[in-house]
Amino acid sequence: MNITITDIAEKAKVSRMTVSRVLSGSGYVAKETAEKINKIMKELDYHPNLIARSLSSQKTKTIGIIIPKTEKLFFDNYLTQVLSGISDISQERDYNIMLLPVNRSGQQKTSYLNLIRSKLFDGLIVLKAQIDDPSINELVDSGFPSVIVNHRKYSDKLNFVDSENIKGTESALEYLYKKGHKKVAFFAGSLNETNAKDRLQGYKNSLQYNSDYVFYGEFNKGVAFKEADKIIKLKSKPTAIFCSDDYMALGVMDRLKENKINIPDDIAVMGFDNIEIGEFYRPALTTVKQSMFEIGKTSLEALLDLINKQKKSPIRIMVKTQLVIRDSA
Amino acid sequence: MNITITDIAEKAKVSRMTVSRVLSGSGYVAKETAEKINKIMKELDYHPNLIARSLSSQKTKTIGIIIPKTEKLFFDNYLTQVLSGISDISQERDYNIMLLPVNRSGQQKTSYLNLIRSKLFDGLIVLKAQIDDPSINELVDSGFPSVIVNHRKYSDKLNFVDSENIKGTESALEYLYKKGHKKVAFFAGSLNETNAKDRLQGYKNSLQYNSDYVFYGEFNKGVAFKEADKIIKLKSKPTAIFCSDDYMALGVMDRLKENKINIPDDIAVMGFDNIEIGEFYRPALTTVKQSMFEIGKTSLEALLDLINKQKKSPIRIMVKTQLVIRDSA
DNA sequence: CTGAAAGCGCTAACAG
DNA sequence: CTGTTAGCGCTTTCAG
Repeated sequence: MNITITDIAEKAKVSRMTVSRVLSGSGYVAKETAEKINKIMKELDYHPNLIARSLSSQKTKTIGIIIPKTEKLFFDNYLTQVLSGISDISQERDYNIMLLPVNRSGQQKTSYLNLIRSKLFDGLIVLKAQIDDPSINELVDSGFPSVIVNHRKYSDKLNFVDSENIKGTESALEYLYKKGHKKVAFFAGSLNETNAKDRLQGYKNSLQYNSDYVFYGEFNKGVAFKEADKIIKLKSKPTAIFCSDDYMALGVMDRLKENKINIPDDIAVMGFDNIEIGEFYRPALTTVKQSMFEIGKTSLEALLDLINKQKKSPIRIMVKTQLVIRDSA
Repeated sequence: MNITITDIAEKAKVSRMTVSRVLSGSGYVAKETAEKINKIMKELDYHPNLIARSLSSQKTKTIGIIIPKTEKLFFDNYLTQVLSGISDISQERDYNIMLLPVNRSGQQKTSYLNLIRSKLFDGLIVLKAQIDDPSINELVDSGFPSVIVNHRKYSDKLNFVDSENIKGTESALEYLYKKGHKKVAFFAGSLNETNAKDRLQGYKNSLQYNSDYVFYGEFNKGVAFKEADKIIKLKSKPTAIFCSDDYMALGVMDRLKENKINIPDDIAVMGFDNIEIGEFYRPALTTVKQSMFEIGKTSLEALLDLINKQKKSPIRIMVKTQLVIRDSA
């Protein structure tokens, strides 16, 4: 059998409550008693049963991270960086994190209520949320502590951390403009995410905006690779292509290279995100950096503030972006 | 208040036990009763409290993954790939995973006993374990279900999944030999990991083995970058450098390039692992691929077999490696 | 096929 | 400063 608080209490000839108090470090315990109890705990090599503690205290010190269910989860550099930030703070603040891959495709209503009711988590962070996902409203309405990452929506209680996608995109197009690119095609990402929409908005705000030059894709290299043809085959070719994320830019560049189109001389290419391989790809990718690592940190910090009632909903944080100029544009 | 099993039982006019039975799907329940209960659960939007369940059943359906505590956790492509494999299987088999960054440096004895006793996990997987880490013996002796990844040790009960590091390295050196490289420097990784030792053994087994050509580093790009000088400044220069992992190879190549040394013509460079950016780096990295994704999958599968008593300790699995020839050698 | 009793190990709230 | 009482929500075991 495992050693429990009762064993310690018996051996120390005190009540279990007293043991519990030294465990939590709160409440008054005589110094001598505490020392005796601590000694016995060490002797018996006691370690508390956290499940029991959670059941009783209604706190688990663990945060659930909701992510889309995909194979090869960690091959996504965006996720990976946000998670690194989250993990840094969780270590610092002594929380555990649990990844929760959730199937958001099929039309089976996903609901986060089961996660909330499971009592496994003190709070939830949602990554890669989709616009108008009803389960998000449900989550927000439940009042359960939660933060939505890279998702911008000004509802009453929704807490979010997002990048300045509009401004970031605008600055990219301005940069291209100054470089002499007046005809810039815009390759949109998955428009069921607010950041894809915002980036498109950034393009619409730019001097180069031309509705004929808007193409629709997904945040996905393979899809971009295929769809790139539509841009390449344009009669009036653009001199630059702005891609809504770096993976798309990579796909587009692969396709351009296959077609012996020189980057950036024939067509310049820009991305958004600043994923790791952008630096190593040839030509090295010019892009708009969003600090995914910072976003991860910020989102968990905000969530913990919420949980510990140091702040109230709605928390709304916008994180700056930054131009990273390399060789592709 | 939250809806509990008691609410359901009352409304259905049965005992809580009957509700519990339909919840678990085991034991006999009359079809009608079950239907009634199911209906009421839906009506009330009932979701079980998993903490309570775990306390009672002594099972949590979650696996702890022990990893070294570092900043920017997920920037390590090796970890990332192994974790992807683990996560794939966890989704398939309906288990949760929890990452447990553990500080293994300082001389404070780390112990996994607290993790075991916390009752939070049904099993543990250890990544990046160190040779002769006493806490590993403790873990193994405890009899708690566990699997150690990329760690080869034939003790009575230790379960491991490892790559064929010796053979892999041998084949790399054989390849270099055939390419005409008779003078090959070997750059060793962190020798407190069994796989670093094994790779060194592979070099020792090779035709090119020369103790003057062995250099010691860590599995770390920055360290390799600095240490590379020692190799570069050698009077009798090698024609190739075998690095014990890809990050080291990247560091070495950066340094060589700084010194205007042509890769592979002046000095060829090989790595081990096949991390993602190796393909995009210029010159593209020639390396020994270990299937980290597969290793992740295999290790969780083995652990679940252990937990569900489908297999017994010791489980010992060696995974094949494969030469990936690109441009750097 | 269903129920009663007991308990998993801990903490909150109150009393002293 | 310490103890008592009660209970978190579920499952196991045994009985019927």
